[in-house]
Amino acid sequence: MRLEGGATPNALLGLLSLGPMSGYDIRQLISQSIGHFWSESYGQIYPGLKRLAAAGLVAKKTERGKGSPDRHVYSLTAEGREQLRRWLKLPVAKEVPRNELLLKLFFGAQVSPNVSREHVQGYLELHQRELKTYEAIAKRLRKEEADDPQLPFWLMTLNMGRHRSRAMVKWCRETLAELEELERRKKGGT
Amino acid sequence: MRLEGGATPNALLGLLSLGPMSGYDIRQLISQSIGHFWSESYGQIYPGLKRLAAAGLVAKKTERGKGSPDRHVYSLTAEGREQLRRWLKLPVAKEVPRNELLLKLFFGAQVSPNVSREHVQGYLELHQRELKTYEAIAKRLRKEEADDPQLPFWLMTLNMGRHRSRAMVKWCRETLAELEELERRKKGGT
DNA sequence: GAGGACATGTAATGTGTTACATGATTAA
DNA sequence: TTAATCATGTAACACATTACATGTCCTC
Repeated sequence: MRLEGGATPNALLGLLSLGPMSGYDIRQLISQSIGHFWSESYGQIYPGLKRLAAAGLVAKKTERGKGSPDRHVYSLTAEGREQLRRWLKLPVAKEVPRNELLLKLFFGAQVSPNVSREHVQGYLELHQRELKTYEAIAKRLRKEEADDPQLPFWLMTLNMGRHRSRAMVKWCRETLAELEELERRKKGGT
Repeated sequence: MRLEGGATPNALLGLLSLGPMSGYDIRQLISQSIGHFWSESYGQIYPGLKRLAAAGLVAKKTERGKGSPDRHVYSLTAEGREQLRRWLKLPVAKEVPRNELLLKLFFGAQVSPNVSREHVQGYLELHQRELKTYEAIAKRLRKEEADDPQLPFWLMTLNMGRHRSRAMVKWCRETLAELEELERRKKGGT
């Protein structure tokens, strides 16, 4: 794991910049914050924190639990915050495109059009659900985190999700219509 | 490499369904066809073809080159085509969200707003370029592949790119305006 | 007493890129 | 003669998920 340039360790530093946390906390927080555009598994989080601690970028404190297992709480050190800032300034790495729906759709002529139709239908429903989630999160954030100077940035990321999902819903509807037309032509023979 | 469910080997089968090809050809073809939503490196392609051949899903034929190295041309077998169809019918695997731009933007309060501004500006230009590429490809396809029964599916994938990039351009412009406003407030002190 | 949340972590496995090695041909 | 394109392939490494192991507390 490259500590300087890799997104994963720096994502951990970023989350710890919001406050001290355990590996378990981080996993929970991800699903409530950056979950719609980023994810990490325990297999990345626990060894990642260990390495960050060894490099002096985070500090570890053990809270003895009575009965329940010990909590290992990590917090950002000054060097850790510096490293996070350095990484934030680096150009964004270009993303490797990987969209399995489009891959299947591209080869859609190999199977019945209603196979593709079902895939697109599933994608439509996914993005309709996401739109609702975004609205709910935005509403909650504007109430509960109204004073946080980070709020504008959080809303920007949500706003991208909204734009993207709206576009996807529109595309799905267009594409469903086209697929139904293809099906009709195939059956009708016209 | 799971041959049945993995997207990578099935992407290879899909490309070979367009006609017999070598590993090198596949790499070239990807950049001209599914490149905007899928990619494979040689390190995946060559060993992948080997495994598909061992499983009887593709057939290998060696063309002796005079001077230049031998070409290993692979073609889809009947079982290969069957496997491809089976995979196409399987539900689309949910994608792991990973957007480094949003990750950096989420933690944007840690650095000057113009750091985020530059990232978003780069993203804007990227999608503007992609929009032009999509238009060019769509135009070419409608001319050169007018008779191909696969054309409607190819245009659908391009159309998604168009919808997505248009949405991204719109979001980038909104976000740039907000970031400039944040910068002004910071400097002006209001 | 069954199941879920809390809590940490490792090992096995899967997935993917990059750098390297080789060497001929062709165009600037 | 320098670089690019054609062409194949491997090895090393980087990155990531999943299943497993462990054990308590609390609720139904």
